[in-house]
Amino acid sequence: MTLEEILVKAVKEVIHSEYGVDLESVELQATRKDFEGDITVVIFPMLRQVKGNPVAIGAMLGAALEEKLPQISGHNVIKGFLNLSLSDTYYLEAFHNIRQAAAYGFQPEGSKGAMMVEFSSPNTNKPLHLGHIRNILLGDSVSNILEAAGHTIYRTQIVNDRGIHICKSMLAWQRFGAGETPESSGLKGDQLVGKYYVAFDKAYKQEIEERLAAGIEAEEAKNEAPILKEAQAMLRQWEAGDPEVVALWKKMNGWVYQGFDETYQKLGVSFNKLYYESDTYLLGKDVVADGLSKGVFYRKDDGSVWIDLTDEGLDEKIVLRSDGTAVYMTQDIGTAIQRVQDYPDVNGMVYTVGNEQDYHFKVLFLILKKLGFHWAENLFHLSYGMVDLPSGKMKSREGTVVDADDLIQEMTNTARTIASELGKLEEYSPEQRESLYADIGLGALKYYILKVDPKKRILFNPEESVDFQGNTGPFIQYTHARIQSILRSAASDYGKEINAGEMPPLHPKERQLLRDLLQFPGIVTQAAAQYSPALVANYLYELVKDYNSLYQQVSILGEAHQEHRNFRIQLCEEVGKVIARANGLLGMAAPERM
RNA sequence: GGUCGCGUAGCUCAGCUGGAUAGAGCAUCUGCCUUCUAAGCAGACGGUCGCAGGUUCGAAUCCUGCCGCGAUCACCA
Repeated sequence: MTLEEILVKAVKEVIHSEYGVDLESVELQATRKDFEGDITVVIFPMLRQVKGNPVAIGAMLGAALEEKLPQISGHNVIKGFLNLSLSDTYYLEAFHNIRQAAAYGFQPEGSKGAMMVEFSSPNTNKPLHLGHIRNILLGDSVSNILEAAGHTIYRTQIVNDRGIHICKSMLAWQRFGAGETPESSGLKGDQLVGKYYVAFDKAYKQEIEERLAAGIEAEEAKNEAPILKEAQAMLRQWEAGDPEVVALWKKMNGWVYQGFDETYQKLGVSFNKLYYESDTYLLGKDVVADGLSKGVFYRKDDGSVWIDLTDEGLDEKIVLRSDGTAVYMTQDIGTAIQRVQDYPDVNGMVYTVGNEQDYHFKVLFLILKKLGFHWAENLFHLSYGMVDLPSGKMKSREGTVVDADDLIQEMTNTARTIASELGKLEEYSPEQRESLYADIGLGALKYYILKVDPKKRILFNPEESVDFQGNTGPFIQYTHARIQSILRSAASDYGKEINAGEMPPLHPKERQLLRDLLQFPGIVTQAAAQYSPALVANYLYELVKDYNSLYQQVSILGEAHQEHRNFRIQLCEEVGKVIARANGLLGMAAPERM
C-alpha cells in the first residue's frame, strides 16, 4: 500500500468510529510550501457527510492519525486543512525502497502491451524546419514516456514521398539544375531538393506575373500556368509508372532521405519502421468496399462513397472519389489496418500531427470504430499547436522558415561560447567538448520545446533565441553535472545502507527532495496517460531547483556526522539518477561535467 | 457563419480531475564565489487569472454568454 492509500483508509476508519459515517472519498494534497507539514487532508469535503466545525474535526482527526500511524509525527490544523508531518523513519524507509528499485519510476518493460507512435512524417520536397522539430521531439518523447510506463513502442512515420510537391522540385531541378547533385554542390540532399522547390515557386510566380500582364484573368493565370501544368503532367506520368520520371523521383527522394537521416541522427531519434505514401496511397479501398457491404458507408449516385457522421455532430465525409480513387482518409484507414497487420501485438496508436488536422483524426478514429476494430478504442491524436514566428507562419516556399539543421547548429554554437567563457572543461579533449556542446545545445532546444503544453502554439523569436539560464535544459543538465562532481569526490564507501537509528533529524530541504523523488513514478504514469512531456519537464525543474537550494544551504561532503554524510551523498546520487532518467524521457543528455 | 483550441506578471510559461495568501523563469534592482561546479543560491519589484453572469461553504480551475487570437469546415494532403 502506498502512503496515500494507508492515509485514506485510516481517515475513513477514524471518521467512521467517531461519527458513524462512511466517507465517500478523502481529499489529500501536498502541503503548500509555506505551511508546516508534508501532506494535507482537506476537511471541507467531509462537511457534506459529517456535521461540525472543520477545525475541530481536523484537530480530532490529526490527533487520532498521529496516534494510529507510525508514519505521522505531527500535525496542525489551519482553517479546514489538516497538515500532517511525516516521520523521518517513514522518509528513510521510503528512500531505502527507492535505492532498491531496479529502475525507479519506470514500469517493467513490456508490461503494458504494444503501441505504435507516428511522428515526423515529412513531405520529401524540402528540408525539415522548426515545425517538424516540435513534431519530432514530441513524438519521440511521448514514445519514451510510454515505454517508461511499460508499453512496447514502435516508432513510425508515414513519409509523404509522392504528389505534386515533389514533382515541382523534380521539374525545377530538370529545368534549372544543370545536373547538380549533393556531391557536386556539397549541399545536404534535402536542402538541395528544397532549393529547387523554391526555384519552382519563383518561376511559377513569374509566369503568373507575365500572364497577368498579358491580360489573362487572375484565376486562369494561376491555374493554367505552363510550369504548373507541366508539374501536374509529371505527376500523371509518375502515377502511370513512366520509367524516366520514376527514376528521377527515386534519385531525388534518395537525396532527401540522406539529408533527413542526418538530421534525425543529430536530434538523436530513430524509427522502427517507415511507411511511404507511394506504397500506401492505394490502401484502404477494399476496406471501403467491405464497409459498404456492412452499411457503414453509402454510395452516392455519382459513384462516390461517403460516411454519414451527422449523428455524431460531424458532417458527411467522402471516403472514395467518384472515379474510385482513394482520398487521404481512405489511405489513412488502410494504413492503420496495415500497421496492425504488420505488428499484430499493437493495440493502440498515437498520431503526432498538428492541430490543423484535429477534425480529420476525429473522423478517422470514428470510422475505424464503426468498422469494428477493437484497437480503434485506443487511438490518440497527439495534437499540437503550430510554431509561429513574430512575422507569422513559416513558409518553405517563401524561405521564411527556421531551418532545423541551422537551429541545431546555432544551439551548439551558443553552448560552445558559454562553455568557453566559463572554462571548466580543461580535462576534456576537443572531441569530448564538441560532443558535450551538442548535448547542451540540444538539451536547451528540446527542453524549450517540450516544456510547453503541446496544445499551445509556440511563438519562436529567432532574435531572442533560446535561453541557457533559469528554467532551461542546460540548468537541469548543469545540476546533474554538479551532482556527478560530488560523487566523483566522495569516498567510495558512502553507499552502505543508512541506519535510521544513527541519523540526526532530516533537514527540511532533504525532506523536500525526498518528497520530490517519491513523486517521480506518479509523474511518469501521469505523463503517459496524458501524452505530455511537459509534465516531466515541469517536474524536473522543481526537482532541480530544490536540489540546488539544498546544495547551497548545507555541506554534503563536509558534513561531519558520518551517517548523515553518507545519506546526503546517496540522496545526491538518487536525485542524479532521476534527473538522468527524466532527461532521457525528454531525449536530453545528462552530462558528467559542464 | 458552424465546430474545435487557446487567452494567467512587461515577455515566456506552470497551476486547470474545484480548496489555504495565484507560482516559476527572463527582464529590472539588492546581496552571496579563500568552503562540494555562480549555466547557481537568497531576496525585492511586478497580477481586475480576457470580460460578464451562474453553480458551490469555496472558482484561474466547472457551466453559459460575449470579446480577442488561431485552426478547421475540399471528390487537397
